[in-house]
Amino acid sequence: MPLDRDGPGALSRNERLILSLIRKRGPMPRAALVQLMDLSAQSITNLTRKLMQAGYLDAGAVVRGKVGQPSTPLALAPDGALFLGLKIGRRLAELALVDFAGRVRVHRQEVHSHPRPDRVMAFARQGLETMLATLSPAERARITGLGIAAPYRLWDWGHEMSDWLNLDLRYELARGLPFPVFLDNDGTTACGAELIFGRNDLPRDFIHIYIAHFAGGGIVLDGALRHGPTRNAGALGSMPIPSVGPGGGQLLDQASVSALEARIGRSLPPDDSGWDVPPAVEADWADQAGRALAFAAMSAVALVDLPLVVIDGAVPPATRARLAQAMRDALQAMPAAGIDRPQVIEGTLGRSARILGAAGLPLSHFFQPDGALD
Amino acid sequence: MPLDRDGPGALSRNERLILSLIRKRGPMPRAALVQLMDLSAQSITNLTRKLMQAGYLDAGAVVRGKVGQPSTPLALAPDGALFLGLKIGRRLAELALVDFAGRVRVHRQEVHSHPRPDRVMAFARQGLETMLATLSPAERARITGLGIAAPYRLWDWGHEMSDWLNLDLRYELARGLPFPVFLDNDGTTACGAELIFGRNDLPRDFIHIYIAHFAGGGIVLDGALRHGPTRNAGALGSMPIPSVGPGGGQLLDQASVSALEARIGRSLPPDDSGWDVPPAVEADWADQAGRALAFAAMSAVALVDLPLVVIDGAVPPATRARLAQAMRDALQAMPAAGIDRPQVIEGTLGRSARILGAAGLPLSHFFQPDGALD
DNA sequence: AAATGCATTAATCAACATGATTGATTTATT
DNA sequence: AATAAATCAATCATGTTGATTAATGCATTT
Repeated sequence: MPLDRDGPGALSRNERLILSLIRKRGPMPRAALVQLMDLSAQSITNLTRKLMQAGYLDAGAVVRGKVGQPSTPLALAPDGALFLGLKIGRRLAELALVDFAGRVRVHRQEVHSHPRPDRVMAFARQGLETMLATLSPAERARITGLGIAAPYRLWDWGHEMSDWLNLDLRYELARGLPFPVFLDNDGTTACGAELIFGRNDLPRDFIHIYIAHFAGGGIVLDGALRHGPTRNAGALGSMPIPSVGPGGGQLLDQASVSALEARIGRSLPPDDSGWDVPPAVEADWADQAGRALAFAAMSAVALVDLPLVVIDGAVPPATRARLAQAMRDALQAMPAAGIDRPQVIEGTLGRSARILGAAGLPLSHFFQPDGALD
Repeated sequence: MPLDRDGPGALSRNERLILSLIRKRGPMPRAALVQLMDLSAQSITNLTRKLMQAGYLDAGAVVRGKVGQPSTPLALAPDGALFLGLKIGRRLAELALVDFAGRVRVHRQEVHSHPRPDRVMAFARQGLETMLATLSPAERARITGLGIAAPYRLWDWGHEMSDWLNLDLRYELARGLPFPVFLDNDGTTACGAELIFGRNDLPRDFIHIYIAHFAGGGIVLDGALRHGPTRNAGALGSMPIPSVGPGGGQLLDQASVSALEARIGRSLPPDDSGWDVPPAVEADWADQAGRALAFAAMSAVALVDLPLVVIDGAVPPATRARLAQAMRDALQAMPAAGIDRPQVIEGTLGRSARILGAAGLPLSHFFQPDGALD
């Protein structure tokens, strides 16, 4: 198993590209890979042989019925690698074990009024211990890393979060763990999850907006998730917005669940079941949020030229649909001289996007091609 | 000479990287290249030998005086390749021949009240013919391409520009020319010029704002100039801006020479000599423009995470400095929760940025590494 | 209806090309 | 003698090409 992207056992760029193509488009025969990648059939033979021997690919049943030699589709081996994800949210801490095919094998969570370092660390440590104990030694050896999804600067949320300031979360959790630990903004992980596990018809360039307690996002350029020099790319919540009506001058003041909670005067539960917002209030909020989101989206289009906005969030599907529609309506009112208005679609992962994306961090590090031509 | 980036005679990625490093940081010995690139000394020996034989590099005088074997710095061979640039502006058409070291060998220009296809085409064709006639056959063979810098959708400027709608500028000029022709937004070429020929201390990520009759820009991410799927990245002039005071809701309505001309009620000449704007008017304009630019810059920082804004334009240096300072002041007033305010510096190329960038298009295509690790 | 030939497609074998590597060696200097 | 620059010789990694094998559907012949 790969210990570093360079070390022994590490996969080459083209090997990672093969895996990502099969992950995105499903099982396919070697001949399809020859078409999609710019490689000879011989190279595909060599690369897939190595990937099968390493346990990352399985040969499926041969497909007959067409002219020519029957083809043998290659699929991801679900046990090829295992990934751990930890998500720290405003109300919920989550821990998950995800397999190579993207399925969640184990999931546990804990509700809190607000996240505290000692409680979250204890939840993570105990959860990890329990999960690892249920795995066979062979499975444990297949774990390639732990990814953490957390908002930037937790200590900026308020004085009750100040304990986070002096905690190096990544370092503390990495101590004693036999695999690497990754940390990223939760909005960026949600975007990465859509890129790795989500719908397979996404273009090479898009922004992903994630509406949770706060508003975050991610951006994909030339097929690759952008992190930026300070790993703060996709900080859509911090985008400046003309402030009309209640709320301040940044996106998260207008387009977030916390803005909605401010309108109804109480907090909403961390799942869809207790989402009881008066329709009129939700509609007003969606209108305001949609205008703010449309403004941010047009800025993004002008700046980096992209055709699509994906919107998702920790909200019920109906609310997400309402936000998307409000955004489409608001886009029509935006000035667009010199640029094209983007298409708006909904994400597919909803509340699971961030935890899936957390587990996707080690996956991405070891198994995704960087600047993808897919 | 390379006819295509793949064809015979084309340079490999590492060969292009060597040339770009020497272009950016000046002549250096092979040992310095070993340090900067992630290659062995042997590989550098092989690659530089090939580049010297191909006429792209010259060995300088050996440097003695230090411990160890003296080093021989390698410099760009000025005659290694020649590039043509054509810039079409609101008041000025320009044509230039630029050598491999970035020096302008020949330059000619023509003023017009507004650009007309037949006049510009005639200027370009006659100019090219004259220039080519003065070159020796060996020099002509070294021309690798023609780059055109023009605003997007010229026909959107007004009804007198409608003739441009049905003209495929690139195709028309390419007919009969024995080298490829490239076309890009003039704001993007100005950014590319700064990247290729400009100051050598630029970071891997920045936006470049270019204030001319209209406002344009370019964006560099991970060391590479971004074009985007519709080649419209860096369309900063189209960014939405909260409209305060006179002007509309996009950046170019507030931060452009045309906005300044609207204030003084007449048009300004295409050179610094006749720039006679009343100081109070210019200060007001710079304040408004600075606020609009600061807004756009903070959007960019939140979206893609970058530390620097370069501002340049077809304006006198003093005016450019005033704009930069107005922008710095306005940035302090922007909300910045969750992100860092970018640094603002002035560009180095001024009015020559766009024509240099035009000639830089073929240079970039054949001689720059794509996703640069520099 | 069964047998045959053949185009078609998938996949591999064997030899080779390219671009890099490593370890030993040469050169010129303080 | 130590140091730094540069090269030589052998080798490795990754991909290529051209020939070859394999398994099938389809059209034609028997």
